[in-house]
Amino acid sequence: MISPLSSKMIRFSKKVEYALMALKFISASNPRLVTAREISDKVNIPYDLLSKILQRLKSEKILSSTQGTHGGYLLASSPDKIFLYEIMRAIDGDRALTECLISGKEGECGLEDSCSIKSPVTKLQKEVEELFKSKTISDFV
Amino acid sequence: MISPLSSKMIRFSKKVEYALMALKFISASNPRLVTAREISDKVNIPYDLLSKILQRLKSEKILSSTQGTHGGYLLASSPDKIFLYEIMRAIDGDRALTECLISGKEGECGLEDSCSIKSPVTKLQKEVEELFKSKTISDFV
DNA sequence: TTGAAAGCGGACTAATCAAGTCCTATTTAG
DNA sequence: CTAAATAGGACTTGATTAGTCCGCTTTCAA
Repeated sequence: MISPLSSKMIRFSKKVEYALMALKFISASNPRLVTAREISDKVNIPYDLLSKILQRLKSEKILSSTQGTHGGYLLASSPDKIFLYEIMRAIDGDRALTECLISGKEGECGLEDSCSIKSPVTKLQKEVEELFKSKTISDFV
Repeated sequence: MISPLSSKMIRFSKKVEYALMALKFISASNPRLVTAREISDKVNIPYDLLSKILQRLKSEKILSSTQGTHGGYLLASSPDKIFLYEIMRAIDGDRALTECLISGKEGECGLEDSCSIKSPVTKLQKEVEELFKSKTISDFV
């Protein structure tokens, strides 16, 4: 929150952090409908930013929402069916250890064929993904 | 290299990418002394940047160097003893999934005790670290 | 039927950081 | 003593993240 000179790589974005905290809160409040305002207050996340995050999670079918006066959010499925990998993907988009491993962006490296580390990094990438696919919201309780 | 609008999180920094390529090159040239210039040319890495990286790897005892006219770099130990984790640490410094998991920066979050996800993220952090500790330069050949 | 409370969402700003550059030592072989 | 190499500080730039602002739509209830 205050954190000035942060560190490096292999980090959750703040958005993902916030998403995890919010999802945990929503999960814990189940089956009550929870508003962005409430989460923002209780968990101490900037309201506008949180709103965007929740909307994103909604549009990616991780949350369901109801609009209007007594609206709010609910988990769209049970906590043990919501995978960290999907959350990260929903919020930060496709990601990989290197640019060239993201599908659709393969041609942009310049090294490509001559790239000496592509194949081993691909393997590592898979392992990292597996790790994130193995975690669900219920692991964060 | 060209890569304009890149993606997100869970990425190697370019520096780490370059380090891996350079280390692989040096490893493959063993026991010949290799210069930064040669690596820069052959592997297509900006010379100045590469120099810094190699110097860093040297100061972290991953490489050994000799200065002067016929100077250059060598692996400081055998490829299977040089761990990815150490390389990343040498170049990007301490890193973790969240700010608050980096030792010495624990107090900067503002949530801290009330933080709802710290303990599960800590566990995940360990798993990621294990993954990076399990890889060595020899895996990148 | 209207106003307040909620979600929806685009556009913008500010701060941070990675990537890359530049410049000047220092070391050493020939 | 000069050229080729490592060593390393300081700086610039551009991209990306984090956060803000503003207006719209939906829904409920007085």
